[in-house]
Amino acid sequence: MRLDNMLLAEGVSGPEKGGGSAAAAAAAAAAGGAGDNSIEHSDYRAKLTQIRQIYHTELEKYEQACNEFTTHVMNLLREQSRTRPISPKEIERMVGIIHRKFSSIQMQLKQSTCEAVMILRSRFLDARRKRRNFSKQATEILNEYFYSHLSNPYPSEEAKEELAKKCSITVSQVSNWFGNKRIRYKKNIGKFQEEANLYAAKTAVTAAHAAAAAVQNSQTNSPTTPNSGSAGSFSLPHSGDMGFLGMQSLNGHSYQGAQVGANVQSQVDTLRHVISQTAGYSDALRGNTMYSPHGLSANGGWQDATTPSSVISLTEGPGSVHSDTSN
DNA sequence: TCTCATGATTCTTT
DNA sequence: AAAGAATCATGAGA
Repeated sequence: MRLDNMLLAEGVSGPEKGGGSAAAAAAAAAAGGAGDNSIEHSDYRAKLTQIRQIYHTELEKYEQACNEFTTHVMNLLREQSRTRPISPKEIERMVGIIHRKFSSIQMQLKQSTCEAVMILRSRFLDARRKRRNFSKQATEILNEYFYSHLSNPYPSEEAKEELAKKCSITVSQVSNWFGNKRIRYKKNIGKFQEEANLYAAKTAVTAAHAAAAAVQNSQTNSPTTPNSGSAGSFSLPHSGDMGFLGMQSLNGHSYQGAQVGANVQSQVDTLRHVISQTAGYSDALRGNTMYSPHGLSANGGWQDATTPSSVISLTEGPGSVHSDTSN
């Protein structure tokens, strides 16, 4: 049932010719979001049509074979009925068995077709192929958040949603961005130092304004200059427990082959062949979990000792211990 | 066209 | 399941 729905949605199992390709086009457009480059899509459509044709041909063959076999068995039974009594129930049972057998084969055909479509999609509609840099404004907003939460740069689900809205991107893009940012920042703090200072200063000014507006009265105690230089508040996984530095056994990535029950004779092979010809991702046929945009969320520990030494904390003191900036 | 930046995906670790 | 790490693929500037 699920397979049926999917094939229908992909325009594979829809009505023949004409309507079918329209459905395929719709599927392509839907999958690609804003279909801007029609070249790739037309290519995609062509391949999809190819798959679709094979699917229909094979399906027809199966149906025909099923009918032929049924009549054959019926004839046999009829012949036997001359020598022994055969109840209509028995005939019915036989027909049922045959149909079940054939439908299970059809099932496998459908499954293989689904796999083929998935691979095709992953090949042609891979988002990486259409990567666009975020707008400057969006990057600004994200950076602002990141550097003002440097001690714990793990936005909550709500925060992500808000950021996503502000930046006109999706929540998972926000998650990706933070994932990338954290790792890249950690890897090379020096490189980001300047950026960190910039944004820290920015947020400091904002915070100062906000504070000034809120407090109003107390003008007496001048809050020690928010960020004197080093903005990076969190410490690297330095020395101590070697962190990510060591331990990296070089294991050739071994794709464990989880054969996806697709040994349905040559029909399936034909489909595979089409894919291997068109996409060249034959490997992907083996692992069938594909394209699951896992959204990241929640917070873990940015560093084990999450000393909440807020980035621009107004408290002076030994908060910024190691500011070993090279300048 | 070379190189670096960057968004996305995949695999590994926790 | 989420975060980290590695990697891929493209964008963009030199």
